[in-house]
Amino acid sequence: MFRPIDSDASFPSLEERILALWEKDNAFRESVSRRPAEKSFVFNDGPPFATGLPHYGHLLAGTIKDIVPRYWTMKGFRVERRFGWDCHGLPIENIIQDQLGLNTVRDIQNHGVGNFNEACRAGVLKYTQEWRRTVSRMGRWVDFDNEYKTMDLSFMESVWWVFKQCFDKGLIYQGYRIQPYSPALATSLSNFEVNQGYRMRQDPSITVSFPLEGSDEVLLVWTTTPWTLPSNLAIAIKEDLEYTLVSHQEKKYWIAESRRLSYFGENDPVLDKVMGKALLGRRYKPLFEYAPYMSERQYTLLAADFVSDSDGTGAVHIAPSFGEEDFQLGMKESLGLFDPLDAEGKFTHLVPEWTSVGAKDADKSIIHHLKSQNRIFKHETFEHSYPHCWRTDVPLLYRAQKNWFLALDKELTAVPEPVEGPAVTKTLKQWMIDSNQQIRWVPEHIRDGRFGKWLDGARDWNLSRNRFWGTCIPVWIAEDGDMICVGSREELEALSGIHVEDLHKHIVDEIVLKTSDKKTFNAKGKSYKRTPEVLDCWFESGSMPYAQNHYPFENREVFEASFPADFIAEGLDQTRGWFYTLTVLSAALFQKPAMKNVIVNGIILAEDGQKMSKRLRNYPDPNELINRVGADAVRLFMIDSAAVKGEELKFSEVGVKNIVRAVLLPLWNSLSLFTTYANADASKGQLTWKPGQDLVSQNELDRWILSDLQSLLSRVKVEMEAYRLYNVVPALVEFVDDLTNWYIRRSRRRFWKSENDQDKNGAYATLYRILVDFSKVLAPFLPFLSEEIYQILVREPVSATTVSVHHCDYPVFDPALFDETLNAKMALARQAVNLGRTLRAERNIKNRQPLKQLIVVVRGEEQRKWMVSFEDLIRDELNVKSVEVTLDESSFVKYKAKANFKTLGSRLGKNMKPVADKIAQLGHDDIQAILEGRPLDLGEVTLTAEDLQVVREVSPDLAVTATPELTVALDTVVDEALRLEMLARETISRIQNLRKEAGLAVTDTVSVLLKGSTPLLRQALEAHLTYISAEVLASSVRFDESGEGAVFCDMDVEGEQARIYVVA
RNA sequence: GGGUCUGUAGCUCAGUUGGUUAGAGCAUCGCUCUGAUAAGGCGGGGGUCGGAGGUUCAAGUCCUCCCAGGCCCA
Repeated sequence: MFRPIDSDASFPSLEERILALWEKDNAFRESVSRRPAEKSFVFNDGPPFATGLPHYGHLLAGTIKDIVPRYWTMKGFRVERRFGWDCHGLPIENIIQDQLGLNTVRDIQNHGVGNFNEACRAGVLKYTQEWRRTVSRMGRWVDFDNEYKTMDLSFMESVWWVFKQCFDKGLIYQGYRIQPYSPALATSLSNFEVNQGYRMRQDPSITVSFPLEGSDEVLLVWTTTPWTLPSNLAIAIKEDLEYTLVSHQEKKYWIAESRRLSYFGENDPVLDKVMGKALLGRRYKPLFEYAPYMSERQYTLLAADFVSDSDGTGAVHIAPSFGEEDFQLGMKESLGLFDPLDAEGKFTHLVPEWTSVGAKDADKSIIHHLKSQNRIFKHETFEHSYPHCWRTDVPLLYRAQKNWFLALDKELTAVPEPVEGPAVTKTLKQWMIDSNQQIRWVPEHIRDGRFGKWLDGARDWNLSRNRFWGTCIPVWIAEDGDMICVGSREELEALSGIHVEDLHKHIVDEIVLKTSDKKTFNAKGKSYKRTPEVLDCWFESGSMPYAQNHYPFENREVFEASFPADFIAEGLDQTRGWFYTLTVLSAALFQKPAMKNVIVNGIILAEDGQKMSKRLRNYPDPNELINRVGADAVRLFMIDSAAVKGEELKFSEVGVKNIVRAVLLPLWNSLSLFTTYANADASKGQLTWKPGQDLVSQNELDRWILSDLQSLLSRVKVEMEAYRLYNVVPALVEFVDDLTNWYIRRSRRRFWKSENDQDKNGAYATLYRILVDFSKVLAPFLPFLSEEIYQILVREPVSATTVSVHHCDYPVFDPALFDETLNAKMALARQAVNLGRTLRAERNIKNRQPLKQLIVVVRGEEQRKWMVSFEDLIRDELNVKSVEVTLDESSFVKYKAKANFKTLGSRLGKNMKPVADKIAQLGHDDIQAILEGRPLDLGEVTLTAEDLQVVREVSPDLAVTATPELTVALDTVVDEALRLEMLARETISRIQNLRKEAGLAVTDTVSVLLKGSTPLLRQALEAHLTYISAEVLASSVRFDESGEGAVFCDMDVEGEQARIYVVA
């Protein structure tokens, strides 16, 4: 009837089988297409770089990206899942540069940009097959065949459209920003590259004197970059810092007072002291005269807050082209820029003395020159950490570079969502901030914390990269600076007459636009050449919602119905990455958020709390681990952790194995129990119930487990709809525990009993239903094991038309099966059993020793009825002859009381403490009186029952224990009849062990021989012979001093001995 | 340096609007049970709740400062 289960489960090989089955059934595609197209749940997948192999971080995000879509699919939604690849940018360019031995930008140009780009195109998808294998092996259902790539023509064309939208709204401008620049590579570097290159180096530290005009005074200025001095345009001082005029060797020097003694002696006379404010605006004599005259304020003293007196002189040399603070001040004061360096960081003819000398290389010679002019006051060397080019090891320059920016302070007008209303005008940044408020973040604090704060402080986005392999900035510029932004291939063709099938740099840079009228595209006017930069590849991933659909060139309805997305999930590091760029672009284009729900996962650390490191080998290889313990276990381990709410996870293989032990094995064994007994009973014709047949059992255990399942269903629904995955797994684990350690354990005999009765059918029907429904609940989390259960229980025996558990509807809460009272009853019964076990353990009375009586004291009439209905269960579970349920506990406990601070605290205030002490002193009778409804006046307050927390004190002489809900007393006297029964049970246990040892099946019949029994043991066995025979399936139990059997053991229980043989 | 998150048992983590024995799982030790289970049950040991102040009748929980770690940004 059911496929026999191998109880030695190998989950990895089971998973491989399921993968093949899914492949054969085309199960993933089916799961999508069988749901209605008009009822969609939109998931957007962030594109990874395929330049490396997937690691645990990807597996975690991938699991989240699988569970949520699977859940909503089972809830009846169509959830398309397209994989995507990030193809452009530095990661692949660097790899190709290494492969081709190209160090510098010039090398690449000499090699040919076309050749270089084609090499990138050919190499970027190198690891996609490995990705596909690992992602699929993890059980993730995602569409690889229909994947999007950021280098696709359609994708790139949509990116152009996005850019042009921004351009037309006036968001795009060209401007300068200080960037780290590698003179050897002739390019600016990303932060990531800069961070790789910090090393200690020695630099000059010089103090230069600047004579102030109209006086015989000089100002001392400290700098560590002499090469920037030819570009000096101003000097910054601090308004509220005190400056001192010192006389030294017949000259007068201005210096910050707090720095005076670092430069001058105590005895050098102080001539004057003023606040910086008094010096502002004074002109000084420049060191060099290379810079053109650009501003009134050139070569004057300016105020700046960034000036500090922690080192130097309290006066800072300003070269706006060569430093972030210099640049900011230069902008504010309109100083202009003066950059006399060429692309390779060498001085141009603008600085004749050092033309063709590299900037840093010129330091020495510049110092020498200044010394000869008598302008160096002090010359030292100092050592500091400084960024170097990660490829060439040359020190980097901080240098103003012309870039393309997206302005965040530009105003946009739109009708805000979600409320309908009049159009409003806000800056782009404000639209971003407001749309962030509409996003549900998990964990919640990201919204106003990390992400919200980042938005508040966001600066204009630098969109351009002076690189090669990327989407080109689609702006063509004429000689006179006039610009044309091109938003499609069609436009490009109209403007140039050239039709292209590729939008990469080496193609479109060849295209020159000629027109005098941008509207008519009259080809007789100026000629426009494309600006050379490519786009930041984050612009492309941020354009993904539009570009994956080739919007607006195709799929207009598809896009409009699927924006904003319902759900995305990525790691915490994407706050500044994808989350941000999605938000910027959707606010720029549509003044909306790009997504409604986001799960942010934390980073995964190795078990030792350190970063996972290939070098340290402090973590197991993902593929190897999956093949050893299975993907289901790895998935559940990761989801059952704070990593699904942005916190870090220490990955431990022990943790994964715990999941196997706590969830997978018990579940598998439940299945095994069910199929084994169902098959056995079916073949004996003792089972009238058939799989698929609905049968409502009136048995209380059955009704309880079904009701318990309903609780689980409502709990899972609440958590899944709030995207709190981390709360789901604990609920699942609890249910597994309820199912295996209570329902099945308590129901065991019902399957085992050989009579064919209604109750047995009810038990099978119930367990079947539980296993089938629970497998559906588990399906998003454990896609493999749940599928196997479904195949065995439903598809194979019932030949269901629904071939996969993942095609089923997710089980919904059924109020008809939910019985809150029953759940409370069962909880109370379990508590009584637990207390009974505690008493046995305390008194060291083993469970096989039957006892006479258990007294259960409950706190109310309703509870008494509940408990009475469970008398049989408790008797059996605790091995007692009778259970008495009563409301009177006076003979077992004495009352003590503690104050209920919750009710008394607000009433009493400062009197709380003394009253609490008085309450602790109350005697048994007082408390009983209050409990019986007679309030006690303490003076400060009148106590009623609700003001007390009753504590039950138990005499150590009695086998009694108590909780607020129950008091339980155990009669521990063992008389001879009880002792005989214990011996019988001990014997049964020995025989069962021998059966196992002999490798017998549960249904095999045996005969039992006993040799050398002591008289009491013999008496015990004879008294309970029928019972023993039934328990161990013995056709005969004989006392035979001569016989022998295949397996035997010697038994000795408290001096009662025998040798037991079991014969098959 | 700034922002943010985290800090509770040996380990991994819960801990409601502040309310009085601070919990669970794992690990460990002892006992126990077992014909579905590689398991299960009961108990013991193990805590300056990162530290210091403050608010309050009452703080793991609220406030301030500090310390340590992670991430992001400088």
